[in-house]
Amino acid sequence: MVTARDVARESGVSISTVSRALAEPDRVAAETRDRVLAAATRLGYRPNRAASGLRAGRTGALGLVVPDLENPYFASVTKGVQARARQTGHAVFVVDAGEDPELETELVLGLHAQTDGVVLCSPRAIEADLEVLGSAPAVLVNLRVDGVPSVTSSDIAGMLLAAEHLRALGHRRIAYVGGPERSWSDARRREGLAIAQARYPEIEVVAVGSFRPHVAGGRAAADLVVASGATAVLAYNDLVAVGLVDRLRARGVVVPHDLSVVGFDDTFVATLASPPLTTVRTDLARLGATAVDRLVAVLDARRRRDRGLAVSDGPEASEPVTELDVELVVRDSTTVAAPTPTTVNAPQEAS
Amino acid sequence: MVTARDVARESGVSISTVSRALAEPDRVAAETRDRVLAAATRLGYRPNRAASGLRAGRTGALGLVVPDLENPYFASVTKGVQARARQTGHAVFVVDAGEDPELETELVLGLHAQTDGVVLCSPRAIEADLEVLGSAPAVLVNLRVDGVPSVTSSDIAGMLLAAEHLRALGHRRIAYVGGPERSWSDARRREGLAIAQARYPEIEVVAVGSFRPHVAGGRAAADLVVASGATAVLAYNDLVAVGLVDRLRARGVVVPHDLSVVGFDDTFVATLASPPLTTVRTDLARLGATAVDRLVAVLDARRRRDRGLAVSDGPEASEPVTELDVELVVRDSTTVAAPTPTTVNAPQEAS
DNA sequence: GCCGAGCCTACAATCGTTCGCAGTCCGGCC
DNA sequence: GGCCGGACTGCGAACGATTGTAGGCTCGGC
Repeated sequence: MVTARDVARESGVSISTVSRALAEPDRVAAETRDRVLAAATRLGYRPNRAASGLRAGRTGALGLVVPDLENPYFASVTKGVQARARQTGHAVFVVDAGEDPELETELVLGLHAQTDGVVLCSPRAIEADLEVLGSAPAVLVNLRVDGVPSVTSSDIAGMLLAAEHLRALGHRRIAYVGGPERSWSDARRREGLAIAQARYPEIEVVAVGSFRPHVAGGRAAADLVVASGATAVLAYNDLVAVGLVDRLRARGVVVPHDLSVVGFDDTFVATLASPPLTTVRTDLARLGATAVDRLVAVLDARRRRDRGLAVSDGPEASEPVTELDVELVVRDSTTVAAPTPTTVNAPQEAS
Repeated sequence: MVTARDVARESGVSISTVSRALAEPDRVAAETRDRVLAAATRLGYRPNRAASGLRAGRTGALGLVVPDLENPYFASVTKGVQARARQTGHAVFVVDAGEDPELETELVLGLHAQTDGVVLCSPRAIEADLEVLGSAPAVLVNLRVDGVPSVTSSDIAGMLLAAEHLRALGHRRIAYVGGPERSWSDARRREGLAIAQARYPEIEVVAVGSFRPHVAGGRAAADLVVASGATAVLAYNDLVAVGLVDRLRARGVVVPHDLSVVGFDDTFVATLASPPLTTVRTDLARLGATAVDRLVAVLDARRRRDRGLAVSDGPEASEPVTELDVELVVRDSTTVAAPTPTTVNAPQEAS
């Protein structure tokens, strides 16, 4: 392995100068710097991260915990996180907690020991997480815990948009296929529905239960949706919506003619589905990138504070939670309500 | 941060004993060990990875380079890699190279400086990669380069299975929608088709070109497939197949009635599609896990060699490439060829 | 009762980098 | 011409863990 010592010998300077030439270019004479840099590239020198991390007290690595990498939602977030982290000079440890709370806690602890900070995408709001986080740098995605910065999408506004869209199409009885019971996002989405319900007395939202946020969950919910007599259904996310559509088709219910379906998140499966799903879009890569930005801001603030400098009032203090806006994407899975306003019988012909 | 020194003071032993109690439990007296371990857990001690990595010459981290995290194929592989790595005591840096060869090279170099080894999923066979790998530990996935261990799925056998399936259903003219031009997998899949063609003279395989391995690629290929007059089509992967089905439907071609479609990989989109896709299955998580196993074997061998011990003839020497077997999964996107053996006119009615 | 063997544990060097401190050199100014 | 200051570079001490080696203790055998 080629070390700073080799570069130093090659360019006729000391190790310290090599280090400075790379880290603080303007503190070394231009001529010397060029010589060092030339030698470094010639030898293919790469600073040993372990050594610099040890000495400088920072590893240059971030951690990312997600519940399921195969879920397109988290795949996109992960992509955004690692892309942004690369720009800020960090590498990202990615771990899949498999929706196992205990494993997740263990992983977060393990990551804190070998990273500068952690981005945590936890599907549910558990108090145990709070103490896990302790004072170690962390940013939450789609979760809110006092004292910990977080980044979320505007679930409430998103659900409101979706509900208004259905109302405008003439739907009056709308089913909601909920996500996991302890899910923070699900709670927020229900909140959005409650607001819609209050604002538009003419519509009626019926929640048909809590389901796993996967295709299987949507399939399982289909019968209940049909039984609810609704003319439109809002799904917790796109995967659930796809499962719904699939099972509905098998039952002879045609989407959107017999039943309008709205997804959430606008992952790529929304465009794959047939019909393509009307859904609520968030820029997931940006969600991940923003989480990294927040985390890096926290790290910088810490570093400044440790050096005794005054901590300028950055965004980490002024705004604990960053909320990304959403957008309704209308595709083919929603249409006007059937001619008869209260068409309670239409879906039942398939039961 | 709690260090080994703290644990040592707490349990009344020296730092070295703390280190040994954790790393080589049987080299320290049972009573002492328990005392140390108790203190360690009580204080929440986590060895500083940077420090131990620096001293021991290993970082405990692996690197994974994939071309696109949002592609379900690589999402599954990634999941397998990080799960297995966790079992072997490693953390995984995941980077998305975005199908950019130069970036990929840069990333691999960067990873080698901060990991013990790298798992490289590169879509195309480029010679430049070869020298990049140098002598640093690496394992390739779905790629073959002399001197570098690799793990692949049996593309050739898989394509053969798929072709035989279609032949058995009475199809005689079969189109192939190819993947990227420089793709190693694509070359292998074409190889499988060539074998099928040679073995079964009655069938005729027509390649309709090279497409991006995404839904868009499949959509773009649909017209050519129809024009080819084939009664069945093999797609480079499931995403392409989904794109095909989608565009075909828009053109009025009904799958599988008018045209049978076969995917590849059996990612979850295969089950999402309508109709669900007949496809060739590989256990992708196992693919990733196997890659980690191979990499860890290489690392162990190196470590032994560095200590002057004899290198036992492990699998890393005996078998340079590990090939995972595949399986044909028959779903609803394939059916018997239309009654008229050469039904060249059926698809054209839609053009 | 003395000596040797073995088992444990402490000491100390070391990994490669960063960074405070000090030293050197040169130019400018009085 | 001498002194001061600024710019640049080298020295050396950390960072926290691992690990070879040496020393101390205990116990058994003669």
